[in-house]
Amino acid sequence: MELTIPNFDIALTANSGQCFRFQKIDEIHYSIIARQTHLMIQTLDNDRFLLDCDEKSYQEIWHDYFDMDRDYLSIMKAAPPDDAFLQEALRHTKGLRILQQEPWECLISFIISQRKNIPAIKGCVEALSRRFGEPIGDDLFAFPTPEAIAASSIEELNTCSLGYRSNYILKTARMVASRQADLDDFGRLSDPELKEALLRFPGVGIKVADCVMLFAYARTKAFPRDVWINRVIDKHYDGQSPAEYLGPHAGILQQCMFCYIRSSQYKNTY
DNA sequence: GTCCAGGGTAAGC
DNA sequence: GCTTACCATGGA
Repeated sequence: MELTIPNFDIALTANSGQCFRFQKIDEIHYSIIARQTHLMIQTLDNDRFLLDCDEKSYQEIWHDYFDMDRDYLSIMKAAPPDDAFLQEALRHTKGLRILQQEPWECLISFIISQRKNIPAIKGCVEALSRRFGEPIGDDLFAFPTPEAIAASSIEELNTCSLGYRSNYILKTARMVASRQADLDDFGRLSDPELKEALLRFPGVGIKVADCVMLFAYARTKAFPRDVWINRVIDKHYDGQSPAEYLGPHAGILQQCMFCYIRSSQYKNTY
């Protein structure tokens, strides 16, 4: 089906380090696997795209995944106008969207992310999917269920280059598979309650919890601080986190700054 | 070969 | 409460 997606830079979003199974095929085709489903997107022009799914699948999965109900233009307009670095970041990251990922996959992906770069994280997520996930097409595998990982072992998980994270992932999977923790119920919690609940998983600290809140539960105030954002805070905010003054969409603005400081366009002049 | 990566944990203070 | 050593692995 054909679809207009306003404010969507597909390359920028796919490489923004928020999701790890959004892959470039060629100049106009991108492949996504999410919620046990594969999607191919073809770029038609600036904001028009061709999705190889039907209306039902779009409404059930991809409408929310692409965060279609959010008005990004008004969020950018509401950003503090006198913040020179932020405004520069926003100019260079037009079209960046925050995807609404599945909590379980997002949780495991960001437990993996600690002390790894983005290509390495992608490799681990892909290896996990191939090893434990259900086949969903031609050489395509869904992200494994909590039950599939809970039924595995440290030794099997170690074949996915997870290092010391294998133990965290196995324990977390057992907590979810046993219903000791219900990730769907987490959606009803307030921001502080959700953060506290996420911090109970082994391998989840403040930063990973913030990533899951922002990228899976649409808590746009969550402001993940990784090594790159800490550099931004040191260089441009005098060591003080701007999270509070950036307001209810601080997390979205954070993602723009993250992408900008990592880009070749960043000149370190502000 | 060296440095770094979307950090977390536990021990020590 | 705040430091610090340590944790496995692969990419650059």
